[in-house]
Amino acid sequence: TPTPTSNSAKPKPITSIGNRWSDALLPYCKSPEDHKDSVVYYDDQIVIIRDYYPKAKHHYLVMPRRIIPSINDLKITDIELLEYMNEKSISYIHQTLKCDLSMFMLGFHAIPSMKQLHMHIISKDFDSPSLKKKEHWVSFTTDFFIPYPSLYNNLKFNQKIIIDKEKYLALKSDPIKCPKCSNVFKTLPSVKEHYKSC
DNA sequence: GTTCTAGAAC
DNA sequence: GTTCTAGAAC
Repeated sequence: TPTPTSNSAKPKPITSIGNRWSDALLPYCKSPEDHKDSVVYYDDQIVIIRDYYPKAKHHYLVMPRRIIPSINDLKITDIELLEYMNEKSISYIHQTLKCDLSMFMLGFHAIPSMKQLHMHIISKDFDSPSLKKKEHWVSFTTDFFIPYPSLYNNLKFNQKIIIDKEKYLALKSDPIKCPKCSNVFKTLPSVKEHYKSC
């Protein structure tokens, strides 16, 4: 049996503290001018980018320029920033996309994966090859998706965001449902195909 | 967040 | 045999 040689070592793993993938949105906020391929709008307060793995035909992320790690870090003093994010999103849909607001959802994931507060602007077709896991479906078609007005009212009423994490985690083990007719499906491809004509 | 892939489900 | 899901990734 040949003995291992010095060049048989495995590739060096990523060992830095924290998960670098979860920081991937930060550069867009820090220097939007350097990412004009993804950035579709920016000003002093916010950035709007195309989602790199769109879960529908139209999918954008709206983020503050200032670092706010997640919805759980929102303060009551951020209420005007939220209003601004909503206003600019609606303007983008109307003026740039020239689409009807009713074909979109604006909102936040109850338990986001990526750092930096981001509001989704997503069309309701959910027709995209990047939507490939049950978790994706759940995150946009159930209460896991918190519409802008709900998050706004949560912050305004409670002076901070209050999230029942257990409730949202439990959604992942519910059966796959069509959000229009509530019929249950066994697989993700089957519900996606059904949804197109429901 | 995604990729990869083993093995379950069909 | 092929489709599909779900968990590890150091």
